[in-house]
Amino acid sequence: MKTCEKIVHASLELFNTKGERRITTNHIAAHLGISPGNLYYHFKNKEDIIRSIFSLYETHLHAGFQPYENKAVDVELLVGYFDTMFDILWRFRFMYTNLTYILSSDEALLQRYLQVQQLALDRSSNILGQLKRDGLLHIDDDKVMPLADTMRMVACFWIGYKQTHSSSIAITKTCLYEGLLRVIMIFKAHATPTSIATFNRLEEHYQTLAQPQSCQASELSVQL
Amino acid sequence: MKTCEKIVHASLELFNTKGERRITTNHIAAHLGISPGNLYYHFKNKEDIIRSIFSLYETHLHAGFQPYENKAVDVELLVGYFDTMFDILWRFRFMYTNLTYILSSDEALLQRYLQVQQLALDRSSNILGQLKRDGLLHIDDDKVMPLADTMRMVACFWIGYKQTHSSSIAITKTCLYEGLLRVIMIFKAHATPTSIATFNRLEEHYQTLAQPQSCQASELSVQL
Amino acid sequence: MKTCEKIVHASLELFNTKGERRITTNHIAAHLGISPGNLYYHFKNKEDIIRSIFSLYETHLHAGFQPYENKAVDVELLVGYFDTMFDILWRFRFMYTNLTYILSSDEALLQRYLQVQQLALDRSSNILGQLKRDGLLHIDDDKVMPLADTMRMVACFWIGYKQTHSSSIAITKTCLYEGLLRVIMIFKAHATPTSIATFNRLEEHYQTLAQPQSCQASELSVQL
Amino acid sequence: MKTCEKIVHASLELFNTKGERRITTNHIAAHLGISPGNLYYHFKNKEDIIRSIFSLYETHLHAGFQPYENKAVDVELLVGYFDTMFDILWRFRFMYTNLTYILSSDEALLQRYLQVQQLALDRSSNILGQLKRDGLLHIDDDKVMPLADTMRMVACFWIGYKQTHSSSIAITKTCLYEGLLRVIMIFKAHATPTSIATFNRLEEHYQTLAQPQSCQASELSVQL
DNA sequence: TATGAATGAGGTTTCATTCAT
DNA sequence: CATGAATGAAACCTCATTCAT
Repeated sequence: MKTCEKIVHASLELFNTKGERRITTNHIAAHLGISPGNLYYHFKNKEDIIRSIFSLYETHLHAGFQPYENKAVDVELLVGYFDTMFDILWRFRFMYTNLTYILSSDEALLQRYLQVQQLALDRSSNILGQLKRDGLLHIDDDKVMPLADTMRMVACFWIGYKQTHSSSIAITKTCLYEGLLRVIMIFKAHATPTSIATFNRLEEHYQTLAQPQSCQASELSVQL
Repeated sequence: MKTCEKIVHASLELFNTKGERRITTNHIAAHLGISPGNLYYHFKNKEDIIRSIFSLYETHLHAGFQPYENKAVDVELLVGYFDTMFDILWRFRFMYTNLTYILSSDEALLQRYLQVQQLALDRSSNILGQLKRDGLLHIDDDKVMPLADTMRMVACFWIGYKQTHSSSIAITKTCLYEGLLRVIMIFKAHATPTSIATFNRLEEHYQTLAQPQSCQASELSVQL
Repeated sequence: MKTCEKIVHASLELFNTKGERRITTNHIAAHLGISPGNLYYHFKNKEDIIRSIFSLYETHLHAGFQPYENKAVDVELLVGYFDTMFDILWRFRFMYTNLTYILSSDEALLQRYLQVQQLALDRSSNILGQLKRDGLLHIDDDKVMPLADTMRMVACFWIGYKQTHSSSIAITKTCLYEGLLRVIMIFKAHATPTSIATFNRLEEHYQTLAQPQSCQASELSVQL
Repeated sequence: MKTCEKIVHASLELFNTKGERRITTNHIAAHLGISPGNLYYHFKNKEDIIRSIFSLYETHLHAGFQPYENKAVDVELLVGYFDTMFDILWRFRFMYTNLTYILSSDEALLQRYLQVQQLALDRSSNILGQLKRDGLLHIDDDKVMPLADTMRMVACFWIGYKQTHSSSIAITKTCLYEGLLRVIMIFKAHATPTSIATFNRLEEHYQTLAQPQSCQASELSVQL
């Protein structure tokens, strides 16, 4: 791996485990066994490293959330959607730990964040819209986007929220699954008699995963 | 006003408008035209100032959320509840801008936060429970607390969320009302045929306030 | 007691138990429940307080070491001499903990110290001289004063020396008695066959007192 | 010379001439014409610098006090012993100026000091023991170690003692030789008729060196 | 590419002392 | 006599960043 990539990955790793605030550029260099000068040869500054991590984040988002327009929206698609969400939340959890903090110090990054989030919002709005059209979601037309947005908001801030509940820094996968269950709960409140069973299955699926012991199961394919 | 109080209020003001991170003890002292030594005469350190602000916060919370046990839960009570919430979110918006960040550096503060939030959660759970018993809320028994918790979470993190949407640091009252509307939306999804009209009135009330021009109306008494 | 005296005594107490370095003028004021301003009304500065303590020290020295010229030098006189020494070392132990440090920051104090020490040296030299003339001390004439000086030096620096042996701040009376025994040991090396028994009795006397349990016995009158 | 070493040597120099208390990290940096940040790049803090100086001290001690077990204890050995003592007292005189003060703020340093002093005490006790067995020292068995300890104590605190005698901070080599003479005096009080001549020669040797004009002679080899 | 010493601005904090009341 | 808030110099330390090699 190139030094450049090594820096990005080591930074992500350190940020995720120790928190972005506590990690200085010197820490990163020391962790990799390279000199601070070398780090600054590859990156203009710390912000620049975070931007590179953000590029990685964008790549994951785009790869994970392919357009669904042509597919039918069924449980498997939703599970796929939530699994991708989980994966990204987990991989970049340091960002979600303190989104406001990280974005507030870099205007350019904020713009990129807004763009990528708009995309995600559009896609999830589309899915909700389709569910509504299929009679699977009971909701006013003008509330589709707000619902999608609320679900996104809960997903994005769940990690930060959980961190206001204990002094330990560690974020567990279990804690992330609890967040997904909350998103599903908001979602399910709009279920129709036709779709309630589907929502229940979705919920049960993540309830199983939210058990501490099933952390390792998160990569397994899902059989509903 | 005593210097001690001046420091607390100036700090709150500066934190709210410039962000807690950017304000150092030197800034606060300079802003008040006092020496850094004087500031440290009144407060052990910056943390100590924040703790004093937090005491103010606790006072407001306790004053605002009196027990509701003996009263009937009607729209006015809910409006009162949401108005208090709004007031506190507004007054201490710097905290809500970056709850995770602020609490993560002071274990004692975190404990106080947890305690006060537990109280708030208990009270709102009680209200939701009563609404359910009165046939005004359609929800499983074991979902009452999660719903209350979700509503609280959205309320608490809405400011941070909004800050990931624009580069300006300023938080407007309008933006806060949008947050309340989202909380109400989550709430309303569990309305029964009996209560839907009530929820709608509640929603409309805050929709009016959420218009930018009605910012100044936030202090007016509410006539439903 | 006048505030002025209260300050002197509280300072001495605090210096002895906590160490002069760790005690600020504000500590002293707080300990007495008076304001720092009041303290500075009575004393120009911290140095001034120390000088007042030093006056107390001088008083004790003069009271304790009356001229011995007309008396015979016997064991009781020596015991009286060492007891006074012990008493003063104990009362003003904070000074002896760090003599160099305290005197190096106040030239005037140093001069007073030199004067009072010269007096003490003269008196003890006289005693040693008399012992020599009485055939109780085997020593060259030109070594009388150096011997007296060495004994004084060991007595004065014993406390500081003991403090380089453990991290605890507390100085015990036992530890002081050990110091006296060392002084006696240097002394006794010059005993003559005539006087050796006397020296042994002197030594035994303080060996008894150096037992930890006999701390309280230090005030008892001595029966040889 | 590396910056790291420069800092250690400049600090030792400044401490010796101006006193450790008066020298801050900023002073050291300014003296070397480097930035405070650079100093902190090489050393964690002032304590860390002192610890490095202490390592130098340990090196000197170990190099200077080789085990004497196989050699006969004669005047030359004793002179070598005292010369090494002199050299170390001189090089690290800032430490001896205020041993108590310096050791009291760093527990780890105190431990290292105790260890190295124990070693020194053991070696000098051995020498005294051998002298006694050879009939050159008149002393009780149980007083051998106390004597060695007293000699060490006088040597270690002599500098501090001398500083309570004059306001100038400067310590001269002459003053150190006076200290050695005092140590020898304590030592010599236990001479036997066999050894008295040897002790006298030892004393005369250092009496010559203690003449102010012979300061420069300290490096000359000694011919008895 | 890479090193690692060096920078320097800026933050936190302490404390002897002053001063208006 | 007494208060206690206020001062300000100076200490300590951090860290993103630069620069000569």
